[in-house]
Order: sequence, then C-alpha cells, then structure tokens
Amino acid sequence: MNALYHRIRQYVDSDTLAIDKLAELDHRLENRMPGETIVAEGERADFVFVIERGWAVRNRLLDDGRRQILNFMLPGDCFDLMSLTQAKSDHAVNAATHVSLRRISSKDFMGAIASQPALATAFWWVAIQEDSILREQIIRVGRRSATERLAHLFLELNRRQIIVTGDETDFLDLPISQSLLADALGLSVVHVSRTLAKLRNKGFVKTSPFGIEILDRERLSALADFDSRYLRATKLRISVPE
Amino acid sequence: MNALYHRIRQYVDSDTLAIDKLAELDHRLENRMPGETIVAEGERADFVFVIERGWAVRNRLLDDGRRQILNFMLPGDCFDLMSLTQAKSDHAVNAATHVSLRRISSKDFMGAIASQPALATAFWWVAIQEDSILREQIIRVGRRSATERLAHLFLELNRRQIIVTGDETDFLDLPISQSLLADALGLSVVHVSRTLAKLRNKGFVKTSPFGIEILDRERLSALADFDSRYLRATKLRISVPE
DNA sequence: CGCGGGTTTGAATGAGTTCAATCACGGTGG
DNA sequence: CCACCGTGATTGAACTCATTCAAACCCGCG
Repeated sequence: MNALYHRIRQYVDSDTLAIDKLAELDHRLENRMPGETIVAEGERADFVFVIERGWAVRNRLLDDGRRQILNFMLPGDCFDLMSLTQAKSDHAVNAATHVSLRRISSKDFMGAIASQPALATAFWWVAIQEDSILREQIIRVGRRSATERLAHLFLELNRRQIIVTGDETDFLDLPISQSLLADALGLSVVHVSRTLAKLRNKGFVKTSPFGIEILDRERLSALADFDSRYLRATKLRISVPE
Repeated sequence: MNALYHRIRQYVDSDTLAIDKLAELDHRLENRMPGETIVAEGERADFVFVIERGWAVRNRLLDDGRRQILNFMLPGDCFDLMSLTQAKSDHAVNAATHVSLRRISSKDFMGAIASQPALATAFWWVAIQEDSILREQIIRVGRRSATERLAHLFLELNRRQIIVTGDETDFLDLPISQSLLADALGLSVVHVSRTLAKLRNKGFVKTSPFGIEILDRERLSALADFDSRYLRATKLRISVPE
C-alpha cells in the first residue's frame, strides 16, 4: 500500500502503530481496464476503495450523453469512506486508465478506525480534503474561463501528485485523453485542444504524450488564481467521536 | 429548534431520546442581516451552526469580483459539521436574507453525538446529503444549459423545503434576488432574468415577488432531468465509529 | 417627489460549440 | 517492410448561447 502510506503519513505521526494496522486489513488487489466500472450508479457499495495505480473518475451521465466528471481519483486516494451507510450511489466510479485498487470491506475498515484514533484522524482529513476538492471544482466550472479552468486543474493535479509521491516536481503525469479533461471541466474536446494550445504557445506549459510540464508556475498560478491551501494538510490532532 | 427537529426526524425514529438531547444543547440564537458574514474565509470555526430562519450561502469571491455560490443553506440546515477540525475554511458563509441561527460549540455537539448513536446516524446522513448537493451542483454548472440549471435548482430547493416543512407544496419560497441565483448557477444576472422569463412564458412556473410556483412539475422535471433521489433519506441504521 | 435596489429589454459582442475535415501515431496483418 | 486502421489531437468555418453595456422600468420608502 505504498501510495496510501505516503498519503496517510501526511496526517499522522509516522511512529504510531496506526499504519501497521492498515496493512493488516484484509483486502484484495483488483484490476480494471480503462472505462470499466468500479462502482455503478445506483449500487450500494459496502467497500472502501484505495487506488494503488492508475486514475479513476467519479462521473455522471446525463440522458442525452453529456457527461460530467465530478473529480479524479489518483493513486493514494481512497473513496466511499462516507457511504459505508448503505446509501445508494448517485453517480458512478470508472477506471480512466488501467487501475489497480484495493477493496476493503467497510466493516473491517470501521474496525480499524475505531481501534486506532490516529487512523480516524487521518481519514477524517482525507474526507475533508475530498470535500474541498469538490468545492473547488464547483468554482472552477461555475465561474472560471476555459483557460483558467485548465490551468487550475493542472495545478491541482500536480500538487496532489506531489503530496502522494513526496517528490516536488513540475511535471504532471497526465495519463488521460483530452476528452476526459473536457468532461471534467465542462468544455468541449475541441475547445480543450485549442485552450491547451494557447497555454503551450504562451510558454506556460510544455505538453508531451505522457503529461504536462509546468514551465512558469508563477504566472500559471496567477492566471488560474490558484491557491493550494485547500489541498494542504496540517498534522493537527482532532477529537473524533469515540 | 423547529426546523432542525423536522429535519432530524427524517433520519431517526421519533420515539428516541435523541431529539431531547439536541434541545438540551447550549446554544445562543443569533441574527444576521442580509449580506453579513457568518463564517469568514480563512477563519477556523469551532462551532456548528443551525439555520433557524432565513437563507445563508456558502460562497467564494474571486480576485476580480466574480462570485460563486457553492450552495444555499435553508432553515433546518446545519453546517460545518465536518470542519470541527480546526481546519481553516476556504470559503465564506454569508447571510442571504435576514437569518437567525443557533451556534453550538463543536465540543458540546460532539458530546451529544457520542452519547446518542441515533443522533450520530442522523447527522451522518445530513453530511452525506450535503455532499450529494455539492455533487449535483457540479453537474448543474458543468454540463447543463441555463434553462436546465434554473429549473433544476428550483426543483431542488422546492424539495428541500418540503423535507423541512413536511408540507408537500408546489410553491417555492424564494427570498433572494436574481443576482444570487446568477452567482449560484454561474450565469449573468441578465441571462437569469431572460431564462426565467422563458420558463414563465412556457407555462412551467409562475413568478411572484415572494417566490415561484411550479405549474407543471412533470415537464419541468423532464426538462431539468431532475431526479430527487439524491435528496431523499431512508431511515436506515448505520454503525458509526464509537 | 426622488432615490435606490432589483428586474427587464435591446443591441452588439464574445466565448465556447458544433460539424467536418485533416493530421499524427501506434498497432496489426499481409 | 509497408498498407491499413482506429483513436485521439488539431484546425477551420459557421453558428449559438450567454455576456456585456446601456437604458428603461418598477416599486417600496423616506
């Protein structure tokens, strides 16, 4: 569970037993091909998922084929923490690339959390961060221009990768097609292509088949009005109901 | 705490002690004038809030004055359940109309939840529903047309009022200006006015200074692709970490 | 009466979409 | 080795939905 480890260590002291407890959890490693369903719309998931490799998307299809991606899930992300409540999911989760993920029964997961307050704290932060990301997504698609959306998303994804890998880099590993970007940003594929070209021509980013290199983070952040604080985690202790 | 009572009863059996416990909570009733701040951006709130009367909005201002409303908070809604974590808020909460609200110290609130599993369940559902509303907002502003956005929002707000008042009605009490609607839907005021006129002319709704009457719910729901399931609560029991 | 906030209407503009064609590239089969 | 295919990216031109700017309107209130 390397990706998750790195993530969780942001929130708990590394000397606790909590992380070992995580490793003991019974889980099976599963694989999904690009496009495959991980959680179907209307299904009730009794599992917590942890992405180990690859990208997944949480999305919803409208009747006429329009699609909106709610958020991206990267290695180290875990999801459906909340809906261990037998609630039916109102959206689907699909693999965006080839994905390997761990599936943990929510009962076991709850047990681990209950026995390890440090774990509870950590996952509490994970849930809060996910909420922040959703809110930021609303602002992005609601009030930002195409250029701003693209830039803002790149900066968010880059920061999230840094958090998980621990490797402060200007390269964003972006294993998805422009049509996924379009569905995430509420734009057409064509316009994503054009907007990306603009960012390229202006010298903000450099594109390659594997991802995007951020050439001028300063100006890109200013353009996108990006403030990474919503992603940062402080190692603060909280009291969770026990 | 009438509004909250009605809300909470959706999720717990009415014969439990839980609701009494709520009433015992020390809270002060406060008032805010339209536009006043309830929680400032960057502030860390140590309180849980319950709206008693009036509407509040969770919103974020961009540098150049653009504004995005993340969601509306109606009587019976409670918020900042999650961020009792000393996390700094990345957005502000403001009164949209005259608002009276209860402010409960998060410590007391946690205590009540810990002692009453039924309450924990109920607020768990509240948090889940808030998440659903945020996700629905992303889809609304990301992939729907102006007409669809407006119709969809009206139907959501109407349903939410019904949940709190228990009164199945076609009238939506809408105490806010079109400019707030615009900032919520990611549109300009002018276009909201025009779009609303279209809905009016087509006989879907009737407008009045106090709110909106839904004349043809069938066709309006179809137009907006509205499915109220994301708002419904089943009275299912869950196990919360204890 | 006159001011001010909110709504409505018109005309011009603009950002993003749609449709359609072309290109680039990796894989596959002959 | 090369022709062929399919997916994704790019480009151009026409179009549309929504914005912007500006003026008029409505109405409650001092």
